[in-house]
Amino acid sequence: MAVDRKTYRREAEDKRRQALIAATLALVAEGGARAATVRAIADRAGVTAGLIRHYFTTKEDLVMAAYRQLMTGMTEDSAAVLTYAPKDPNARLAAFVAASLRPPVVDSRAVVLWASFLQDIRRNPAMLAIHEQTYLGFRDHLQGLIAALPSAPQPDDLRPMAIACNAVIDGLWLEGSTLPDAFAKGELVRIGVRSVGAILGVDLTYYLILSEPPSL
Amino acid sequence: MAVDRKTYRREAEDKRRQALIAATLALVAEGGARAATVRAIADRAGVTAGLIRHYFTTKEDLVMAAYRQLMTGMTEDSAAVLTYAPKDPNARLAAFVAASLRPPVVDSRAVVLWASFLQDIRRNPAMLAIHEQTYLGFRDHLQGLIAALPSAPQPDDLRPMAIACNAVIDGLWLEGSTLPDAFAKGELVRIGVRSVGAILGVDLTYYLILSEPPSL
DNA sequence: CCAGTTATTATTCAATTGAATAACAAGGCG
DNA sequence: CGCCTTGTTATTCAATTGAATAATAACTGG
Repeated sequence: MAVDRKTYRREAEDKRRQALIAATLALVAEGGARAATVRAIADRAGVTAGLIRHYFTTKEDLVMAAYRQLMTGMTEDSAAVLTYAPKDPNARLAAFVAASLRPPVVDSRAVVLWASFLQDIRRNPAMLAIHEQTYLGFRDHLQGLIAALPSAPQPDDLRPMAIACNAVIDGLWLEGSTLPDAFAKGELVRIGVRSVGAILGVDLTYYLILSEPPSL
Repeated sequence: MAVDRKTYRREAEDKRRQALIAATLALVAEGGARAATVRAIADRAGVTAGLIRHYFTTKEDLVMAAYRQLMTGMTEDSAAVLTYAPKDPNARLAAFVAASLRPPVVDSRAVVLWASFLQDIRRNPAMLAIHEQTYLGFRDHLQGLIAALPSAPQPDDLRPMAIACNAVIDGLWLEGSTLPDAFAKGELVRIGVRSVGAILGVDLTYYLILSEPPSL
């Protein structure tokens, strides 16, 4: 007996992988890791569960691919602002800090995703490597901006100061994302820029205004 | 046919609840949220699965109790140092910051626990309340220490500065816990105390030495 | 020391999960 | 147009999960 089968289209490999990854991220963001079952992912991606195994040898593979995409995307969002940022190193640093403390980087969705994957970091060396690489990449980026300042710190102080500035950004990102209603609009950005400036011994608040996108 | 039944002891309610909570935390810390199944929890606690339902109406209840205990425990660990801290407000603040950036507060186990529960915060209003209460409690504590400084900031600056100092601590806590090998011993404490001092316009590094426990 | 309460165990259930396999059809190539 | 590869669906499987119920033994109070 011929069962009527769902009609379908054969899609390009990239498109299907991307759809499955996007579905995984969406589900994890909405309902935590346990919401991302193979069936739910397939459903969200508009395919059937069996197809996942065709593109990823195991579900863990899919989850790792999703994690990698999430993290690289977040660091790119922060760095993107530098493309149109002014030449002045102070303004560039202020713009970078501000961009890291605004949507889409600050986002309750992103923090849940990040936290969900964090559990796997300790068990899965490949995911730990992604985590380490992303964190150090962001920090090195920040350190580069700091080193370019006219009032750059002593070489010995460069690393600890980059760590400290990174920590302020991370902490504010965390708190703004988990408690969206606890902070006024723009408050995180103001606090972040001011604190980074205080740590580095530069007043960056003036440059913040310069670096604001014109739409605001 | 009489099956031989496991011999057991009737324990006090507090003891059993505590054992179940401890087992839950241990399992989540080791293997993430998915490792904490009712059977695994019961096994770790030395009882059978059915008993969980006798003490907690549902598994979610047990998880919430575990979360509450974890969070209150962590804030207490940070605050405990103040009991024996000197009278000098500068030294007290330095001691508090330092204690928050050392074991047992900085601990890869704790951060995984925290991240695991974070997923439930958005779905479960009761857990969001616990989260909010714990965060604001810690921050208020910090704000009190800042307000007591001889060089206390203007009243209008108190809140943003407490938020900033809290963010530094959180960020360093996060990075130290997720990447234990990325920082030298004592590095996090030094950076944290120095940065908090920079944000507040006080040099706290001198007081750090004063506040160190004598065993170091 | 006996009877009643209840803490605890043992068993069962329906639902869900990740994975494997088998069947099929869409599209490329001749 | 017709074959053949393989992307895709459909079905099945064994394992696990949270929860419910029934059975039993450990204490308690008289």
